[in-house]
Amino acid sequence: MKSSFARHRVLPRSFYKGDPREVGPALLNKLLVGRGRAGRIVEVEAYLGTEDPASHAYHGPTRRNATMFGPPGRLYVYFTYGMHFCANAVCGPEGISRAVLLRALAPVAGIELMRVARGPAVVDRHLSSGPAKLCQAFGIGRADDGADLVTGDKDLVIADDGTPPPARSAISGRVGVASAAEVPWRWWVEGDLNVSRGTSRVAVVL
DNA sequence: CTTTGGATCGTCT
DNA sequence: GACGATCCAAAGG
Repeated sequence: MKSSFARHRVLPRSFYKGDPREVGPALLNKLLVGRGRAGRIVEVEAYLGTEDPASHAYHGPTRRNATMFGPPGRLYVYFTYGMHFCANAVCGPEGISRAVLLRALAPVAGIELMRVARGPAVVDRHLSSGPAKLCQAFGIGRADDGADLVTGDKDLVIADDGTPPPARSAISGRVGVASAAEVPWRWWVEGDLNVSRGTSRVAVVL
């Protein structure tokens, strides 16, 4: 297991320092690796913190969103709808609370572990085809808020295996947000079967 | 203190 | 396509 990821390069902190509208699409086709599992990032959304009505950080720092105001390259994990966790890669600069929501992964390794975490009735293409599903598949929860994706202190990193982002990413408005839903800050790998709902509608292709 | 509604998912129709 | 589950952070009084 470990040897098969030997040539993977963990993304450096500098990767996360920019605007999430650039970091987000750049994360497509990168790998979330850890806990004996790996998944290719195939869908993301950008959130612009205090400047974004749809962001949890829009009204300023709170206990819940504190991680987003911290340094880039960490994982902001939040609890929602009474039962789900979702995970974001925090972007820079520090204090502006910008982040990229990880919305879907294509399972690459550790699929048996994901099946155990997600349940026996779940087909492979839905093991991590949503922001809460991928957290469940990786066992990501409350304790992982603030995990460092560069040092891997919680056994979670994002790595590059040499696969570039798609030349043509599909784009749409963000899913499930009540405000600023029209801004086109959602990107996914066109045609990937693990992408979450809503790919048939909007979808501009660059 | 109380109220409100959520960056979702699975099930049912 | 619609809806219920189920908790809690944040806003308002």
